[in-house]
Parts: sequence; structure tokens; C-alpha cells
Amino acid sequence: MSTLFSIGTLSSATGCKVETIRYYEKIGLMPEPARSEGGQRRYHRNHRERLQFIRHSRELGFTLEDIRELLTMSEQHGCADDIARRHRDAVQNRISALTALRNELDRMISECEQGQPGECRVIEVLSDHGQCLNDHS
Amino acid sequence: MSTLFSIGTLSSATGCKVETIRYYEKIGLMPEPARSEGGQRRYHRNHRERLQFIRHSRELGFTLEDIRELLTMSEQHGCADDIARRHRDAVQNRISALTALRNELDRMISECEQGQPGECRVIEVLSDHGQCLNDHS
DNA sequence: TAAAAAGCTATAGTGACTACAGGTTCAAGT
DNA sequence: ACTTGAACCTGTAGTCACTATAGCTTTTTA
Repeated sequence: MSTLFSIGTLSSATGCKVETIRYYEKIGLMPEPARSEGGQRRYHRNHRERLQFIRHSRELGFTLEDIRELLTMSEQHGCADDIARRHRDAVQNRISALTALRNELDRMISECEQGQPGECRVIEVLSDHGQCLNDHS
Repeated sequence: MSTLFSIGTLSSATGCKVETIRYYEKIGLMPEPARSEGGQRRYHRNHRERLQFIRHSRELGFTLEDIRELLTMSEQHGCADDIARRHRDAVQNRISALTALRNELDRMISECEQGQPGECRVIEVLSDHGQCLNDHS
């Protein structure tokens, strides 16, 4: 059995679109693979593992720049503690902001349901920040 | 006192950057204002109110396309219930996804703290999806 | 009146892809 | 061996919601 496979095979093995794989290569996140006689990309198991690492990290919300660092860590058998912690804090902040937002949206919607027809609280609140309990300055 | 003001004044009144105001005009979200003799934009109270509506909606996470709809609703004194509800659900989904993610990051980080130096759980988990409790497929 | 601040247009860049056009190569079936 | 069609190639442009730059002109202030 041959150990080399095409970009399409790599794509279905990882769930990463063909265009995205080529994009990762262009920005230097994936190494340039070997080529067939006709010039098509031929990948190896190592490529698949690296791409899985990248996709998994993306799913966890790391940016491509984070991932570049993570890959270096991984190659040097270093510890990615601080990157993960920094990211965790960013995610927590985002959760807090979105929760406040959802509460405000809930409030707008429920007040709209109780109001007279023809007067929409959603529009009112959007028109006038003073009516908003959310503290986005 | 004159009722017309410059783009800079509008900018500080709303907290919206000058470039962003011009951008909103270009994409048709803000109407073209009057111009001074020399060709500079001259705004009116109505513009400020509209821009405040836009900014407030953006802070609540509506897209510019949502806002285009919301502005139409607002002009027609309609009810923006459904747009708000749709957006609320999207926000809730995002919160759920981010919460799962934060839990996974927490788990990775705390396992890393307890492990031997030199073996980083963060990297390990990123390398191998099987070790991940998060259910992103 | 002169200098500084603010404004103008047009264009390009951001992140992380996605989509297209117009061509070439490969694998499967006959 | 040949043909067909799927998969592949490069390069470019588009997405969203801005932001930044360059190289000007106009307005305001000292």
C-alpha cells in the first residue's frame, strides 16, 4: 500500500476543505508536500497529524497565530500553558459579555410581548441607550 | 446656535470613528449629509440619532444587515420582535459553545499543572481529539 | 495671516477563509 | 488504448466590519 495520498483524501480525513489546506500551505502553517509527476500534492501521515492538530486547535478557538506558536511548542516538546490560559480568559470574557447581551435581548423581547401592538420595545431600546440596562458604554 | 455639525463632532457625540461613519455612508446605512462650501460633511440631529441607533445595535451584536432591517422597521413603526428573537437564539448558541470550550480549556490547563514537567496536556489534547471531552465533531 | 487641526477621496489591509475562472492531471470504465 | 469525468492546479477576488494609509484641501485657532 502506498503511503502517499492526495489533497482530497487529506481533506476528507480531516474535515478540512481543500481550499483551506492550500491556504494553510500558502501562509506557512502547513509545509509544502511532495508532488506527483503531474504536479499534484502528495501528502504523508505526518501532514495529516499536523492538520488535525491545527483543526482541533481552531475548533477550540485559537487563532492561526496562536496555532503557529502551539505548533512550535509541540515540536520543541514545550508547555503551552500560558497560551491556553490567555485564551481561556479571552473566552471567559466573551461569555460574560454575551450573557449580559442575551439578558438584555430577553428583556427587550419580553417587554415587547407585553406591550400594546404598534409599540415595539426592541426598536425603542435600540433608539435610546438610556433605556438599556446593559453596561456597554 | 447652528444646528449643523462636522463629522468629528458626530464622531465624539456617538463614539463612532470618523472612518466608520464614512464607511456607513458608503454602504448606504447612513444617508449622505449636506456639505459645506468646501465640501465637508455637515450633519443634523437626525443623523446623530440614526448613528446612535446603529452603534447601539452593533453593541448588542446585530450585523449590519440586521441593522438595515431594524432601521426599516423603525421607520415604519413596525415590530422587530422576530429579528431580536432570532438574534437571541444565535447568541445563546454561541454562549453554549463557548462554555463547553472554556470547560475543555480549564480541564487541559489543570491537568497540565498536575502533570510532570515536560509533558504538556495542552499539546497532547490538541494532538489527539480522542482525549478531548468537547463534542465538536 | 499662518500654522495646526480636521476634513476629503481612494485604496489597501485585517483574519480566516470561500469562491470562481480557466486550465491540467488522474483514475476508472469500456 | 482511449475516453470521460472527477479531482486537481494557479491566481485572483470576495466575504464582514471595519481600520489605516497617502496625499491632498478646508477649516479653525493663535
